Amino acid sequence: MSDHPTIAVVEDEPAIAAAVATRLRAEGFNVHIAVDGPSGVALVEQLQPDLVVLDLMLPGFDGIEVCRRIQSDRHVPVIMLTARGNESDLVLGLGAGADDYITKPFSPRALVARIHAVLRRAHAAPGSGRLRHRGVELDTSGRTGTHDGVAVHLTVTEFDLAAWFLRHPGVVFTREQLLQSVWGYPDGSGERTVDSHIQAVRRKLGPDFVRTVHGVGYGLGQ
Amino acid sequence: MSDHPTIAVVEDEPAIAAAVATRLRAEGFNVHIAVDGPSGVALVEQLQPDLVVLDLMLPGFDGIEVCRRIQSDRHVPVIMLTARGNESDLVLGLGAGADDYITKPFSPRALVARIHAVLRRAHAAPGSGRLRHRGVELDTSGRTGTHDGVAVHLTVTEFDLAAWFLRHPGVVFTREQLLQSVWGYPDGSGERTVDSHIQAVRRKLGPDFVRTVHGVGYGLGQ
DNA sequence: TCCTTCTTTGATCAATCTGTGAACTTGGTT
DNA sequence: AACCAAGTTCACAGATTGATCAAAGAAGGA
Repeated sequence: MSDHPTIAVVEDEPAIAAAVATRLRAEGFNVHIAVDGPSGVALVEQLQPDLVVLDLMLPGFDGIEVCRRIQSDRHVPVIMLTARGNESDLVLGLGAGADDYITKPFSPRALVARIHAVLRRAHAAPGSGRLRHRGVELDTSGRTGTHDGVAVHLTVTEFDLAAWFLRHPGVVFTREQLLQSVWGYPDGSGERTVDSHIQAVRRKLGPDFVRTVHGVGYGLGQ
Repeated sequence: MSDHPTIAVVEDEPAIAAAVATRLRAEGFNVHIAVDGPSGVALVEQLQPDLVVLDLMLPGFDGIEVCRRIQSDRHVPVIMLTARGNESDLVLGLGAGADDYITKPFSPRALVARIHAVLRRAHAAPGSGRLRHRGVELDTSGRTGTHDGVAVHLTVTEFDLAAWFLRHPGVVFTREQLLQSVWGYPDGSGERTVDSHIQAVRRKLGPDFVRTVHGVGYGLGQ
């Protein structure tokens, strides 16, 4: 992974989903897709993306419901896709916590523009650039880190891995989940890879920064 | 979650399924139906409903099997429909992970009451990942536990066992049922295994956390 | 292209957990 | 009270899982 923001697309029409995904990937975003409400919620909860692109009309339950569930714990920027310029849909969508909307049919270009706008706004928000925990501090805009006040050099993977833990305190992830969410790998990749980078992170940020849960995986140290 | 919970009904008799669905829809639930075991599992996986109403006798494979598969990844509240007031059916159903049961013939009114009761219970800790009972608290996302405020280390098996009891308060399970539901073993494994882990759990979470029912098995302490 | 740095992977060793039997204790019954 | 069945405790061998390391492979810059 990288500084490329992660985006979850929740859209039941495969053609639109694929088109959007392709375009966004070309823009350098990290894109994941869900095709209905429930799996959308699950995806967002698991992935913790930087932004969600959400169809208003979905099987399972609709986009507004998804939006509400997503926002329950903490704010994730949401852009709604609405079929028509229906004002009431729109108000509902924004009321549910969407940050912006775009009406179908839309040009990919327009969507990308909105995404950048929303991300810029979200990033301007306070606390976006710094992650702290114990003696560790990461600056996500500069991708630098310090341990007990001492600057440490972190490689891209190490930084993303550490940042992932800092963004999900208290949660334990399996190696496979980490490979999917931090690396973006489909699955089946070598699990030793995770171990190696955990080792590197521990060496640089302190042995207790990451906690091992035997038989399960890793989580942020308590 | 919306004020309209989604319910999956798995029932092979069309008359019963229709009657139940009608009544539940009248109550404002969002109802989906499957008519046999395999499609029931598929429905639940796809729909991720708030609750499942499950017939014990089904074509394909029976309700217990469905229940087990459903619960494999995460807990979904289940209410079992049993044809007769057969005690062994009942225990088995609860052993497989059902939250409540109701014997046919039942009044729609009774079913609705149970559904509300189960949903209330389930919502007490809505996905927050926290299970509480007396001085014990488990965090299912971090797989950590505390006893009277003191953090305790639980191994994977111990944690799963304790969590199982917390998710099924008031229900007593035989050792074999525990081996099947917590361990996932087919059957016939050593019953001392359960005892050993019960012992470990008691040592860590207090001797009264698990209650022994002589000649039957174990349940959450009252 | 070559060189440097980072990532991935397999092998090996160490730590931890699990399952099991035997001895011992408790509870229920006659 | 004596007896039998059931539950508890304990220790340890075997199995799993994690840590560490070295080296090959990939990516990127000079």
